[in-house]
Amino acid sequence: MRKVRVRFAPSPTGPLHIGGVRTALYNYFFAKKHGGDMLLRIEDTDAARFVPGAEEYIVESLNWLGIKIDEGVGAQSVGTFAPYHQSERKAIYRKYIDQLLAAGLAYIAFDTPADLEAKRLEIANFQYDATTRNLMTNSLTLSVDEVKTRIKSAEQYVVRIKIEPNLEIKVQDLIRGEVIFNSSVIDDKVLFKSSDELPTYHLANVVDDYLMEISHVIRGEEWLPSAPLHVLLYRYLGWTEVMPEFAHLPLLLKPDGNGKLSKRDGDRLGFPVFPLNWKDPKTGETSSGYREAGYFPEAVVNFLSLLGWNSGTEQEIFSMQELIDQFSLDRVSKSGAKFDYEKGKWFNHKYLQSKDNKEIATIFQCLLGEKGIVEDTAKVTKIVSLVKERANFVTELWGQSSFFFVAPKEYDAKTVQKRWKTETPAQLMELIDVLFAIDDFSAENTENIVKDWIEKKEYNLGDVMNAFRLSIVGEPIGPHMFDIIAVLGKLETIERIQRAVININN
RNA sequence: GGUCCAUUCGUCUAUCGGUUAGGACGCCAGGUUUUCAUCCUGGAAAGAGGGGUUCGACUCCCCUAUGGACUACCA
Repeated sequence: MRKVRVRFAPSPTGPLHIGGVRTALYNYFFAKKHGGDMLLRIEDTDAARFVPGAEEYIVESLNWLGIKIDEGVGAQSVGTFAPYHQSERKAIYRKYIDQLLAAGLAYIAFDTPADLEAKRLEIANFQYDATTRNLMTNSLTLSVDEVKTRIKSAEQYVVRIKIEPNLEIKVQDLIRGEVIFNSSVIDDKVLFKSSDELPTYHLANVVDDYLMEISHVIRGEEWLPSAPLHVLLYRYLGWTEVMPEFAHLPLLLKPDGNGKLSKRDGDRLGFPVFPLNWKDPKTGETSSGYREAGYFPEAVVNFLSLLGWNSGTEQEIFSMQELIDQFSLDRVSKSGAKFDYEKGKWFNHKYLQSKDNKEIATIFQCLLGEKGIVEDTAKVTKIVSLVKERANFVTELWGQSSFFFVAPKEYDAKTVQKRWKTETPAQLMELIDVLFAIDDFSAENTENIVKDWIEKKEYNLGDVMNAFRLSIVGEPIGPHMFDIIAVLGKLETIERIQRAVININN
């Protein structure tokens, strides 16, 4: 088997879509599993759709996710097949266009967009192919001299592939098996346009994959219909022997209804469809990303990996290395996968629980800083350890722990009604005395003493504790009470109880 | 319209001719608990339809239906 070399070849037309992320991931797993290379090539053959910043966004996204590029754009060392931007490879493509032209496997066409539009109106289901090309304005219908003069007078033209009709073209797909197409259904695709001296995707990707010695083309299912064209191109160029193997991945579908997951679905349903936040430089429109939404890259990687692939075991949580070790194209499913955001949250929850408290505390400190709260790492770490199990995201930690940092300003009305009884103030005043007398304010010690007191006085445990919680937290939420007051300290605890007794009237 | 791809619980999926069709998310119930969560236990929940092939089909074949992708001088 030849050296595995795969490429991720996005177009810099905007932020990297989450479906693209999964494609990149599968390419990466496959490459690393087989000790191969992962290349990043930028397919910028359409200047009109170029969006500034998109390329940087793509590189940063892959970086964030932990996908390491071995070669090409964003790689440590550039690589031997540079350049990796298609816009910088004009001369290379021109050479192969000329080869195709000389061999009579492609031809020059002068039809303007308006001409084509007219033809489509004139002929139902018009397709530029063997049955119609002799009706058009091209080097097959014009004399050699006429073609020459037109080119000389700077008339715009395109080069089209001359598809031989009625051939059976077999595409071997690693996921779907053999897929057979009849060449007659393929149109004479534009390979090159004189207007910008650039090829279109079809020619460029074949030429580059060949020159860059790509062994496997792993891409989305939307490319399956054009795969026979690519196979034909390899044949026309004489590269059949080294043609890469193909694998067409199932699509990522929208959670409700059907169809490809799109940017709009994210906006509509309230979840990100991009790895990172993005602001469109032209429209100023912003899109949210997983990173900023509080996701760990490992969780996103894990979640996405299982949308269309499974290990065959009942394992759900996978590290990047496990994914690489266990990945196999023949365990990729054939049908599209609906995007289940709820499960995505669960993955993040799992990763949050398994993370080191101190590491989470560091991230949480940044969020606290934005609120003007500065606390030392040890204390924040302790708080994180107490509340993280009830959160899916670091960003949810504040909602679970704000009372550690800020005393309650008001008390949840429903809880007051339910838990604040006539005897409560007196009991809490007693509690203050009990707590005041304690020197060792550790959770274990305060719990023993307070519970002994409740028992001795024959108070109702629930009554006292719930009122206690209301005084300290202001709401019926939070971890073990004695853990909370151990963090708050004696003084703050007593002050909060006093304040509650003064302020709560029921 | 044409071509191609697909079709197991609501969702992601296991099953590669013989299983009580398994797991996970979500949902529901119960338990733990001073609250809310977490957690634990349990539950409901699936082979699109019709023909074949076979002793036996979720699994193989065909048809139908449904869904999707593609059908640009975009990728």
